[in-house]
Amino acid sequence: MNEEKALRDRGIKVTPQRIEILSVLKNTREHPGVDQIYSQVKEIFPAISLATVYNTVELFTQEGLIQEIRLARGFSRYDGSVGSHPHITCLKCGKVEDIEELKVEMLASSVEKSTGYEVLKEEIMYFGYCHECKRLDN
Amino acid sequence: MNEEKALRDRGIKVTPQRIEILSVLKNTREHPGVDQIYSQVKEIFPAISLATVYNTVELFTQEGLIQEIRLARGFSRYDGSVGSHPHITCLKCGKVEDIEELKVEMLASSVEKSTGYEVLKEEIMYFGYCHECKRLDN
DNA sequence: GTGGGTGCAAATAATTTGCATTACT
DNA sequence: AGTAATGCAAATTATTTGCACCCAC
Repeated sequence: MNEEKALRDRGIKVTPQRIEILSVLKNTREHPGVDQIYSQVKEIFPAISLATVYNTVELFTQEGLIQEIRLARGFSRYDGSVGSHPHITCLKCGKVEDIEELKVEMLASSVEKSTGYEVLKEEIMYFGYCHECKRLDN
Repeated sequence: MNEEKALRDRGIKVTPQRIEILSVLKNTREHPGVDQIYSQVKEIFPAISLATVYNTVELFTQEGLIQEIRLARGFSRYDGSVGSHPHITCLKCGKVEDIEELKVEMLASSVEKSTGYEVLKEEIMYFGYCHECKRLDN
């Protein structure tokens, strides 16, 4: 869509690789990791390097274009939807899903009041077994 | 106190290193990382190795004796208080605190209902600036 | 034209693992 | 005695960085 505009609006230099990485993230609900982004972008830019993907998702995260979801130690995934919302991940199949239904807006201000912190960011993550994986026993 | 009993009750082999590591975690509110646990235990067992600390906190986490708090990529801290409760960390000084006041028990069951997952674990983490660090401008 | 981005390979850093030795039950 | 834990050092793995070349502005 307008990934190029999103970059230009923030004064980020526009490159085809960046447009493609942003596009991948904006057009999936899969919450891909760096490897998955890399594989997908590679189909269009076979020469792209993993380092570029790492650098780019880091830049986009700083700029608030995407958000990082930190799963188990040593593995992050990325979400093109940037509003703060909880996530849930299946401990068996590894899938990550958004939880739209859970309203948590009021929690942050309650936290500010009770802790005296200025709150900038929240991460609400649930871990369990998804419907599919529950069915297959365990 | 009764760290030895806590280990024995779970059928975990009791060693002085394990008692000491558990004791460190049960007697602080600092949410120390592996390095901090290592330094502190080293005062009593100068020969202890980092690997032992890593292995032990992993074991204790599995056994539910402590809980892991995953901060930025590549850094975990540990909490001797094992009930599920939110945490808040200061982006400037790195301190981690418990948020006792925030009641989140009802959220998990609401998540189970809306997602169809069987929820086993939750992580609720806030990031911001603590009272101290806010005062020093920036 | 110039500064910043990309691709490559080497470097980093937290964590883990293999193995010989030592300690718990 | 037998099994499992410890300490050490080497291995692992996600991520990062240095650098030469190329591209967007």
